[in-house]
Amino acid sequence: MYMGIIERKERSKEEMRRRIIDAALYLYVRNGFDKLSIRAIAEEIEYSPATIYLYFKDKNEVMYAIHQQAFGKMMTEFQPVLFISDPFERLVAMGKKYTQFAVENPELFDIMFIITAPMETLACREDIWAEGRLSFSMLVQVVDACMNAGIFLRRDPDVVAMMVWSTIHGYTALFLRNRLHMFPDDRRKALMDEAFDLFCHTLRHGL
Amino acid sequence: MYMGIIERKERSKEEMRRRIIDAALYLYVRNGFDKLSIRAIAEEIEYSPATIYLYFKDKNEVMYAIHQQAFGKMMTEFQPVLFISDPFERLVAMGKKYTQFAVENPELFDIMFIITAPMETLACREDIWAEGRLSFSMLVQVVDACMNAGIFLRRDPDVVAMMVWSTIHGYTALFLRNRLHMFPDDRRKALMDEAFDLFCHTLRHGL
DNA sequence: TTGGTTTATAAACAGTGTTCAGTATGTTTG
DNA sequence: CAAACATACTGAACACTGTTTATAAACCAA
Repeated sequence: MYMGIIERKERSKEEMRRRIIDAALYLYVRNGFDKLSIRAIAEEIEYSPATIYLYFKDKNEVMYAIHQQAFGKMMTEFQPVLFISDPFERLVAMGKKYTQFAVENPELFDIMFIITAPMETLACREDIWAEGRLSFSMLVQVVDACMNAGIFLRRDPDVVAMMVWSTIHGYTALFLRNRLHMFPDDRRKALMDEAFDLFCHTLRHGL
Repeated sequence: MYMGIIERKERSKEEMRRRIIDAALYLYVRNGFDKLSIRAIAEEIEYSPATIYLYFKDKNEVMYAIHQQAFGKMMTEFQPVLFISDPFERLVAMGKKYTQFAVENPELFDIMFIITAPMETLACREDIWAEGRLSFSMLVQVVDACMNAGIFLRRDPDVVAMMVWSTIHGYTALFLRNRLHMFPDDRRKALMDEAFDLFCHTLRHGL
C-alpha cells in the first residue's frame, strides 16, 4: 500500500513550505519589503527561484504566509495583557501594546495592517481574513467588558471597538509612514502618547 | 545681454517639468501605483526615459511632485467647509471631507498619507513636509476655535488635533487597505460612519 | 565658422515576478 | 529487473523595472 511513502512525501512537502516561509520571514524582517524577492528567498534556501512556485501560487501567497506568522507573534505578545483583570486597564494596555509592537516590528506591522499586497490573496475567499477577525474580536470583548463593568455606556460594541482601533491605528500608521514629520524628532512619540492619554481620558469621562 | 534667451530656456525647462508631472499624475490616477513607471511617463510625453532624469533626480522626486499636486487638490476641496461658522460643525465637516476625499481619490490619498516613497525625498530637508504642516495647522485652528467657543475644554491644541486626525485617518486607512474585510461589504462604510458619529458625540459630551 | 554648452537618447546594467520546456530522480507496474 | 509513469527541480527565457553613461544632435556665443 506504501502509505508511508505518501505520508513522508506530504511531510517533506510541508517541510519545504516551512523552509520557504522561514526564509521569507527572515529576509523580510532583516532587509525590509523591497529587498524581499523570490530570487533572494530561493538563494537563502539554496533552491532555484522556480521551485518556490511549486509551493506557492505567487509572491502574494508567500507574503500572506508572512502575514499569518506576524499575527501569530503579535498574539503571543498580547497574551500577558489579556490577563489584566480591570477591563479598562486591559483596554489601555492593549492600545499601548499595539503601538509598541508596531514600533518594534515595523515590517511585520506593515504587512499586517498597511501594505495592500497580501490582502489581495484573500479578496476572493470565504474565511475572510481570519487573523483580523480574531484580533478585532479580542478588542470587542474587552470593550464589552468595559460596558458590563459600567465604565462605558452600553452601545454597539463593534462601533466602539472600531473607534478605539481607529484612533490607535491612526497615529501608529502616521508615525510609521513618517507623516508626523512636521513635528521635531523628539516631539513625535510624546505627541502620540499624549494623544493616547487624552483619548483614554475622553473615553472614561465622556463615553 | 541675451536675457530673453535665458528666460525662454528657463520657461521651457519649467514647461517640461510640468509636462512630466502632468503625465505622471495622469497615469498614476488612471492606472495606479505599480503601473506608474518612468518608462510609461516617458512614452506618455513621447520622450526617452533618460530625459526624465534631466528634470528629476529620481522617481521619488516625481512621486513627491504628484504628492504636492494631490495636496493642492485636497486643499481646494476643503475650501468650502472652511467657511462653516460654527467651529464644531466645521470640524465635523472636515472629518467627513477627509474620508470622502480618500474614498474618491484613493491613489492620491495613498501618496499623501500612506505610501512611504515620496517622504524619503523629504527626510533630509529643512522645510519639512510643508504640505502636512499646513494641513495640520488647519486642523489645529479649528480645534482651537472649538476651545475658544467653550465647546472643548482648553488643552494643548496640538494634542487634541492629533487625536482627532488619528481617529479619522485610522478607519480611513484601514478601509482603503482592506483591513475591514472581517465585516460584510455593506457594513464597512456604515461602521466607519457610526464610529465617526460616536467619536463626535464623545468629543462633545466628554472633552 | 569655430567652440562650448545644453538637451536628448540608445544602450546597457542589475534587478524584478513569472512561465515553461527539459531533466533527473523516485516510485510503481508488468 | 526493466519499462513506464510521476514527482521535484532547474536553466533559460520573457517582459518588465529604475538608473547610468557614452554619444550625438541641437542651440547659442565669440
